[in-house]
Amino acid sequence: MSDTTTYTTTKPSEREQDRTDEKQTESVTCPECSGSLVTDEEHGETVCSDCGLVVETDEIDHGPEWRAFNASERDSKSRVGAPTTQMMHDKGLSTNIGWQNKDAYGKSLSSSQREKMQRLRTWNERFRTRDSKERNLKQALGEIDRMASALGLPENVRETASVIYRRALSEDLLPGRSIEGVATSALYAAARQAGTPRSLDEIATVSRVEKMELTRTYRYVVRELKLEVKPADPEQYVPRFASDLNLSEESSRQARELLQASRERGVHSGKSPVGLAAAAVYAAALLTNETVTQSEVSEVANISEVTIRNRYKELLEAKTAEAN
DNA sequence: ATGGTTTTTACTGCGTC
DNA sequence: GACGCGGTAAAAACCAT
Repeated sequence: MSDTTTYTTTKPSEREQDRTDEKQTESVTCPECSGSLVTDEEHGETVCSDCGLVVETDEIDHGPEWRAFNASERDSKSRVGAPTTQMMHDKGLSTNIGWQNKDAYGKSLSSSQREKMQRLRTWNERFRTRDSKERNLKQALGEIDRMASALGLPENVRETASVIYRRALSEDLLPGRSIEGVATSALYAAARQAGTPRSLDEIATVSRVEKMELTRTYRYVVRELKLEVKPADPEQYVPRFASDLNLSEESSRQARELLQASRERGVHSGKSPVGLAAAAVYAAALLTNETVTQSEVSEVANISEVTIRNRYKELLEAKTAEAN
């Protein structure tokens, strides 16, 4: 990033040198018809443009010699700027104003000139960063949109996610984390706040970010923005699981009842909401005599069968305890 | 880093179709 | 014999400190 500042434009004298070289070869005339000769550099031939006579083959390439063997050669032979890169929003082609108060010939600037340059630097920096943040935001919002629709999340969740992302951006949380990661975290938080939670696993499958990085940046974002994200309510997973398993409305109602009953008894605390929801759905299916296997539930909920077993026992206990 | 808790993995036994 | 279910032990993951 910082090395782009050291590149300067080509010195005028060199450019002229190159051009005069070309002209010299063109001005030679053909020995046969005295038409003008043209060098075909690709094939290394010199050809008459009128009669087609090949005057010279296997010519030495008089093109620029790029190799440099010492510092002064390096200086005189470097002609262009930095290679472009996709990693910067402007491919590294934006204007940079050197920090040295020297002109193109290395002479020091007068104090008034120096002041002028300082002002230019300031403003250039302002525009450049503003611009990059804008692009950053654009990309992130596109990403949020993509993931949200992949997960079937409603409009208001995307809105919230965007707001969270903008806040993260304005609080300078981005440096050091990926745009993707922060965008995904914003979406995850937004989904939970909106009461339509998606599990970390679900989010991770549509995101380009690994789950580990995601949890890290999510924690970070929540902490820095002091977002209030309550633990997800298991009940909110129920309808989705139930419909994925083609269960009746009745059993999904049952499942919610089980969860409410067990919440009173403090079964919820410390347990994964997804696991509880999955177990409740399974238990409810048993109670309404609908056939669902544990492995099916574990499939749609992405939770192990063991966890389902443990939870649903507890849920049923809580239910019977309430009856008494 | 550590310890406590929860979840997962892997394996086993039981009953049923 | 395959399948669904239940249990257990050990490993792994998670979380607060």
